[in-house]
Amino acid sequence: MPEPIGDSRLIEMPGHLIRRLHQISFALFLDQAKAFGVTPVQYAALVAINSHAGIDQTTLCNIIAFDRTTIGGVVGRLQRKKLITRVNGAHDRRTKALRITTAGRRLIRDIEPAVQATQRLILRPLAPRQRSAFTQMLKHLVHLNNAHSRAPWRPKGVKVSSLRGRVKRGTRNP
Amino acid sequence: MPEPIGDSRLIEMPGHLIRRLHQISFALFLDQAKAFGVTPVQYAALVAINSHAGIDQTTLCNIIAFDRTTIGGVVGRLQRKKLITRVNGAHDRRTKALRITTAGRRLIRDIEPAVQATQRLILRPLAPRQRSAFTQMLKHLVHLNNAHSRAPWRPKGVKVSSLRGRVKRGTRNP
DNA sequence: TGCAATTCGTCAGTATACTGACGATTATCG
DNA sequence: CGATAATCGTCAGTATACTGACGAATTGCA
Repeated sequence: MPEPIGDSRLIEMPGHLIRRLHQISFALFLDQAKAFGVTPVQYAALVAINSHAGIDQTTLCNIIAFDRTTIGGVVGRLQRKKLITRVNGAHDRRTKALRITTAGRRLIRDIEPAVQATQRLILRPLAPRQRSAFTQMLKHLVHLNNAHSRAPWRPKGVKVSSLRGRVKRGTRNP
Repeated sequence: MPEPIGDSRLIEMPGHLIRRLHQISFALFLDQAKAFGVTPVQYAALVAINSHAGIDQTTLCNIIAFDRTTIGGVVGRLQRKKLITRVNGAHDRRTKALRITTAGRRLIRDIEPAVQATQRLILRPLAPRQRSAFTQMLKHLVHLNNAHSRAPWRPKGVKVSSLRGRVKRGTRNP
């Protein structure tokens, strides 16, 4: 019979530490970028929209690994702040075409130092040589575990149907 | 004038990668533990309550670095599933005393293989020697950045008033 | 070409996380 | 002891994330 788990072992588990680091990273971004009134998620969406004029919401999700049902609220808030426009797609009338505005481009330019400072603050506790090693391992973990979230990164043109049945996920609490 | 940021640089930022790894880690837990109907957060709370019989909600938050306004819902759901009991505190009538039930203890025991499997799956893309290095760096980052979230870990007995003014945080979107 | 399969955006429902605030209660100190 | 400060749990409001499902539109195939 194994020893029942105690909280000292719990708080050293990768899953628990990742949850906490996510909270810290999010809070550091809000703090550094508080003058701009956007969240890390909104910033990521804005950058991707800037790089792909006229992109639709689902393709945007595939680029930055968002969930399809979450993105609606995110781009809605960006639209409310007049950082992007959202119009019905010309070719495919199911889609919405997203475009950055002048104010959005200005925000991306002006917020850049705060974004860079946030990344530095996240990694600051590590020795300089460990920082890039850690980031490389993060990339590796995210890339190789890609399929294990509802919002996997997908290269352009990959259809959902071709991925079906590859990954099974559990359900939420009933 | 610096080059405006593109999405290729964005998706290599530690903050973005940490968000994705958090989502992956959460999804892996739900998948591995789907037979038990608890989330990683509920599991962490249950383990801490098991280790500290009669603990109050705020102390629980300090141990597992939860937010005080979030824990109410978490323990409410644990109570609804009959995994813990929640009664008014005997000494301090402001508090609620949390205790694990027999069903809760059984769940902690039975879910253990799934929890261990989740941790292995998270780190599986790394070479064996890199796994402990990554976990050590996670611990370092979380420990040293502790004060930068609303829910910092606090050793027993440290009062909020003694921390006041140490960290300033930004506000949410208006 | 016409119909079935697929995809897009969205909805209701649930869970986590945080801001700012509040009443109730307890601790502290003059 | 009594006034003030601090703490506990909670509330309303907002944001992110996911499940399962849906109508509208498009695609693919017989």
